[in-house]
Amino acid sequence: MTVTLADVAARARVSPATVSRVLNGNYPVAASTRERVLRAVDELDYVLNGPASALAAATSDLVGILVNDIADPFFGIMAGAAQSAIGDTGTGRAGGEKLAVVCNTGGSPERELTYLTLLQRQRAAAVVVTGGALVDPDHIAALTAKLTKLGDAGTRVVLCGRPPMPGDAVAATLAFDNRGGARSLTEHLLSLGHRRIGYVAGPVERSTTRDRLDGHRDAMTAAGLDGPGLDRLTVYGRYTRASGYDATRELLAREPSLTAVVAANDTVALGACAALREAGLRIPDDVSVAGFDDLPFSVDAVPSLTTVRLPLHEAGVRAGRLAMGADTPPPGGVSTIRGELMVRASTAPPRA
Amino acid sequence: MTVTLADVAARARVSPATVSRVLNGNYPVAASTRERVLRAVDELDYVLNGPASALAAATSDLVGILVNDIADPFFGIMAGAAQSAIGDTGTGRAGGEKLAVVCNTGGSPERELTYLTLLQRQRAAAVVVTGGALVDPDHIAALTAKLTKLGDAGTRVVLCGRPPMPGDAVAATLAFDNRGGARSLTEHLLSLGHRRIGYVAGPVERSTTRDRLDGHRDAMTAAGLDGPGLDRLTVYGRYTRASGYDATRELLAREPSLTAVVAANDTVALGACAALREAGLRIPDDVSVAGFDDLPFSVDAVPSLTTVRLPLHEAGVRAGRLAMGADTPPPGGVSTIRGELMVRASTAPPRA
DNA sequence: ATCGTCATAGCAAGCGCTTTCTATCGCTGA
DNA sequence: TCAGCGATAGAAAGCGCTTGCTATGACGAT
Repeated sequence: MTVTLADVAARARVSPATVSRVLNGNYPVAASTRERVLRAVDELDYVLNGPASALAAATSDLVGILVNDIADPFFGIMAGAAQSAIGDTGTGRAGGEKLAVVCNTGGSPERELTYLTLLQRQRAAAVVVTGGALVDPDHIAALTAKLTKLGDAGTRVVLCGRPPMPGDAVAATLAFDNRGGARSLTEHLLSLGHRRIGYVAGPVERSTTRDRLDGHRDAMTAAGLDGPGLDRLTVYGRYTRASGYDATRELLAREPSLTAVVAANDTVALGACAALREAGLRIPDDVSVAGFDDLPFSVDAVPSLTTVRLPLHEAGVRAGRLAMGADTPPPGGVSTIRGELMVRASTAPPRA
Repeated sequence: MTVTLADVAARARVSPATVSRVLNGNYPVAASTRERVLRAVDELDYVLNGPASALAAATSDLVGILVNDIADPFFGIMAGAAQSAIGDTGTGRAGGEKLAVVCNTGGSPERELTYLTLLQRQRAAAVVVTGGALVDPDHIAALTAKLTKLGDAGTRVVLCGRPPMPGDAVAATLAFDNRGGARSLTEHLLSLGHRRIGYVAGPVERSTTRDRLDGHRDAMTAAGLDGPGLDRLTVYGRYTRASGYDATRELLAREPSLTAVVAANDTVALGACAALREAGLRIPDDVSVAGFDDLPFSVDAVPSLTTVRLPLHEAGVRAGRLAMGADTPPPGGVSTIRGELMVRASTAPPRA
């Protein structure tokens, strides 16, 4: 049999109510009593029954963090940062800790909704949703409805690295300026003199893909390079190395004379590098390559990757603090986080 | 106000008990009644109160997965695999889903214990613990005690990628054969003709570090290369790229004529490559480099990394199924998973 | 016709905790 | 001296769900 509050109370010769109050520290308890109770807790090795507590108090200490792919450092870094921010915010008092957990949706909209329901079921204290949103209106509607319900039930909802949602269900949104970052990246390439620039995009249905591609096209258009050629030099894929490899081969087939490849993210860029190298092209001498995100491995790539640095760690921490209610939401509820262009060795002027 | 079981019961004109039974599907209910109930659930958009359910049933649908570092693909891959294995095992029936969540300990023993307590508090159905164990006997004792308590409380405990623990608290253990893998890696280098082999180890206090180092030394000793030189060519660090970089510089300073570097894992190997390259040494022409784990990026490194492939995904899936009770534990409760030597471009015979 | 049996459904007692309201005690101020 | 008050502690009523036990019919068997 497990130890209950009542057991502790009996041993400390106080009422269960008093034990509860000592544990929660939200009611005056005489120092001597408190000590007696804490000793009993210790001696009996008592562990609070979370479900019972959550039921009675109508709140829980669970905080969910939703990510698309836990094996991808992009999400891992944000989730880890958020999780430690949430842990650190704990008061240190016994029972004050939150259980920050990350849930892996695998990029599936259904699983996203399922996890949200599961968290709703647990009456989670807060939910941090990361990952590029889907463009699909149905899913947006379903997600909005779900988040609204969560919000109504008292769960604090924070969006991190994802565009704002319609309605006011969400406590705060931390959005990345994907479009702006992509634009400056392509501008960098243009300023080096590149004109035939291939673009390896992510999955069509994700807002991140669209935003980054839009930024790229903004720059191209501004340089007078719009037109049908733009579509021909864009290949969609997934956010994986393999996809980057395949797409780059396709790009090469379509336009053997391209001088630069912009990838949807760093992982994809790695695949692009592999494909180019395999085709006998040197980077950056023959073809320049650029990524996005500035994941840890990018600086170690050979050659080191030119990319746009997204402050993933900082964003995660902010999201975590927002979820805890430790920070006040930005005005308007939305904060746009800019990326920083990191010019490294994978980009250079095209060959004369 | 949120919708309760009673509300659903009222709308379906049945008793709360019947609604509960329909939802849990563990008691005969007439088809017509069931349908009426399900319709009411749908119409009212009812979501089960998890804590209440867990309290009454004395079980919860939470499954925790502990990892050292969520931003490290090594753990991300295992955790993701375990999580989806757990999700897929769900019956599909409403209410049958488990909430598989991953908790990031950051490698801290205290946080490990804290998370375990938090999960114990939630009366988690199962816990999967990954990550190299600490060598520290105190921590082992504390951890064993905690896991025993969890096991006693009905939580299924599974160890994944970590050595077995004393006692029988643990339902199943999936251990990696780090020692054997490391031995074959070093044997590979020896067979190429290398004799002055540097070793960049992980943190001293981790069993993984020790096991891999032991394997390396097994091979060295077998080749008659033991002795004090072995210590001089070993540098401890952390499992990070930066640590690999620093350690390799140190190694180079100690022994400029070394012909090969074995790293504690792939990430460290990347740092080692950077340091070697910076020192003007070419890989593998001047110095060979080898890693461990075979993380996804290793095949893309330039040159592609010779390493020992650990079936992280498979291990995660097995751990997840074991945690769900979907698989029977291996005989003796312990299964040792071998690594596979992947010989790639970063190793070659030393220069004559 | 009578009774056991099977299939369903309801009753009601908790599960272990939180929290409101009430009780007690030792003081202070008139 | 005594009402009044602040500081503590306890009693008890749930929180929303599960489940053992009981109740009710409908049937087939005797």
